[in-house]
Amino acid sequence: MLIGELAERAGTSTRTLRYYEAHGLVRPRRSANGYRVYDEAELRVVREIRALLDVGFGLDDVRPFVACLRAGNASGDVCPDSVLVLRRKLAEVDDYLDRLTAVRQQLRTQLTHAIAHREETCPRKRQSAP
Amino acid sequence: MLIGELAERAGTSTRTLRYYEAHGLVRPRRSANGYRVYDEAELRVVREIRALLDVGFGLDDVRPFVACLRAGNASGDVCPDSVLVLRRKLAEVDDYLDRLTAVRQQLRTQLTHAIAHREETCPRKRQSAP
DNA sequence: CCTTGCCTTGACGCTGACGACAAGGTTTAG
DNA sequence: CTAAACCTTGTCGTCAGCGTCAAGGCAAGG
Repeated sequence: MLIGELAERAGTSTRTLRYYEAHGLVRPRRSANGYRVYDEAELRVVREIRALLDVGFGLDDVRPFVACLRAGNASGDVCPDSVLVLRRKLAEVDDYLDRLTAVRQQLRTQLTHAIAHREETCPRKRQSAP
Repeated sequence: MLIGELAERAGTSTRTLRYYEAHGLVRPRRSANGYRVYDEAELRVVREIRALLDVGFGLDDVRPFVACLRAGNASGDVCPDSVLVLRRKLAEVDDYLDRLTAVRQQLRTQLTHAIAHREETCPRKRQSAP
């Protein structure tokens, strides 16, 4: 399988696959003419990467999952390193949820205040800006 | 008040103030020697900007609040344009909260699964990477 | 005069995950 | 012979909000 086919099957771009390779996440063989050649297993790897990135992981966070898959496991999350990352990410998400919730509360308060003390003086729309 | 003093009083840097000015958020006068001169009101403006950025607003979102303050209002959020932004931001935050909550749920599920099917095969630590 | 400490503009760096080109090699089909 | 459709490496651009020099002007004190 060449890079174009893998890209299409994984629902991504060739640029992306080369980027992953540059960061050590994917390791294709090379054919005689220098083309990248991937085997079927890489498709699952790339899909794992994409799924994790979509969830908000960084490339570094993804590495243990790829290694786990490549070690022959059915899914990438059953290895100790992956579990560590999962725990850490869960904690990060929890933190972020807390902060976002606080922000939401502040926004609601501010909205209430703003509507109560509505428009004392209003700025006029400017027509152009140099 | 010169830029250094304002920066210190607002708890930020001169670079930041020049950046805000470049984006039309702050408008100092100039003294004879070309130095930026700010009056007391700008301190409140800068603090408003900082507060909103901290909450996750972008510079563009902040503009209406600055205009509102500059129009003579006690707080920057009482003008119609500010209220529009507040509503939009609140909606954005709600959206984000939903997605983050979904992600959190997925992480928990994945963790549970991972711990159940623990370590069938484990990748060995690599010692170096070229 | 010289140093210190302000100030000025200008321009590059950073983070992350790529998109978008450029300039060229390879293979296949017509 | 040539066009089409792959592939290669390399480099710059993107978004945001600044940090961090660089090179120099201005004001005041010893």
